Amino acid sequence: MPEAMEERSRRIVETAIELAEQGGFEAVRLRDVAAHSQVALGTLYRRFRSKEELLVAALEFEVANLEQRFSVRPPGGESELDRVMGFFDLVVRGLLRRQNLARALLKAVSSGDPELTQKMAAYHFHIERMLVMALRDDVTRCAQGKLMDPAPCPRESQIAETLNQIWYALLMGWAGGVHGESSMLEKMRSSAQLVLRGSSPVV
Amino acid sequence: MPEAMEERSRRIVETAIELAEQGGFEAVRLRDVAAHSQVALGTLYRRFRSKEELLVAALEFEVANLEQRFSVRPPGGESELDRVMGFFDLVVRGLLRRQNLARALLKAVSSGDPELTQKMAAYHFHIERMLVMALRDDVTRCAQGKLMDPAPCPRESQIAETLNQIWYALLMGWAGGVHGESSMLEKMRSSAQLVLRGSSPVV
DNA sequence: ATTCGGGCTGAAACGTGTTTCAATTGTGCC
DNA sequence: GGCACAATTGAAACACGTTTCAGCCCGAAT
Repeated sequence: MPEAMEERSRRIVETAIELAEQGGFEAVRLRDVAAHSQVALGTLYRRFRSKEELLVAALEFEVANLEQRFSVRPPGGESELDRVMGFFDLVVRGLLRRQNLARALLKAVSSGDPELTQKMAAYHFHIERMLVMALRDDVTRCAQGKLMDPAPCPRESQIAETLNQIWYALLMGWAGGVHGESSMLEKMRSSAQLVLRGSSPVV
Repeated sequence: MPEAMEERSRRIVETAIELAEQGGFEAVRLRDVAAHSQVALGTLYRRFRSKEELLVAALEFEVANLEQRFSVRPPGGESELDRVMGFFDLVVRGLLRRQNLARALLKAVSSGDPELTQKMAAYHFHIERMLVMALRDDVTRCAQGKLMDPAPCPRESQIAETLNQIWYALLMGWAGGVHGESSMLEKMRSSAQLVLRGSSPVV
């Protein structure tokens, strides 16, 4: 996260992202990261407790980017399903642009490290916030002003959480090569349809 | 899977399971596994290409166990939701008995190794098969005889796939300490409710 | 200006997954 | 028995995440 991040740490994270873009998770060799960032290995470890933590910091950076793009041009659409899928389309476009990076970040996320629990929770929170916004239509969005305070109702929370769970599983499948991006989006659409039909539709 | 597995490989997998039960993923040191199984390290690597592959073999073993328990006493219940949750209760009981092992296997699964794609697909297939069976009530089950050929209809497939996705994400959250087992089951119930309401209910 | 303390550096060392290889063993075939 | 061939062994080596540590630098307090 650039805003509150010290120069040295930012350089480290940026280097990690660079290397991950080029060669994925394994290409992020911490010796290389340190050398590229002009810091000693010990310094890197003073800031980031592990390779995973470093890459999760990179993930936070990228999620902030996504939120930026999302808020600038939120996906439109007639139905909840359309808008939600618009969001996932947006994400997938980002993934495809930098597949190596995406897979590297996913691998870091799924390391199961209990130290990263908080950051994972924060990540899910951000995704769910965007999903709640996608659920609401433009009218609602404007009615609440530019800076919309989500204050999601229980139904919105529940749906966003469920969609996020499904999305996470599909991402993992994609990262492991179980399915390609188009199949991933199709599956997401089917599941979202199911979930949205299960909620009392607003329309 | 014991049936078609050679003696030496079985010993290796069993040792891996033992060590994982005691100390989790990191405790499965391949040198130790080899020593305990009375084979050379090279032999272990001839049979299993990586630590992850070894642990995924262990997972197959455990899933076979689960399927056994499932088919002996399939979870009953009035509604689809009850039966599906009965299945997840069954799984969670198994997880809690051996948490270290469970987390180790989940970590192996989520390594994102493309070499393991097939085995992952097979794993999901098994879980979905059990979910389809849980969706059907006892009457349907008996009507089709003991050895029930799932031949799931599209609705069943879709629901099972979606539930499996949600379950997978929740498992990962549990493994990382995002939520405990009771909260995991609660979340699973809420999501399952949503999904099942979205499908044309049979009742 | 001196001292203190914390962070930084450079380099070495450790642990473990993974690879390699020459020597040995076992097994089916003549 | 003797041979060919593949699997196994034991041990060493490699790669990389992680730790450690002694010495250095620099800003703050005295």
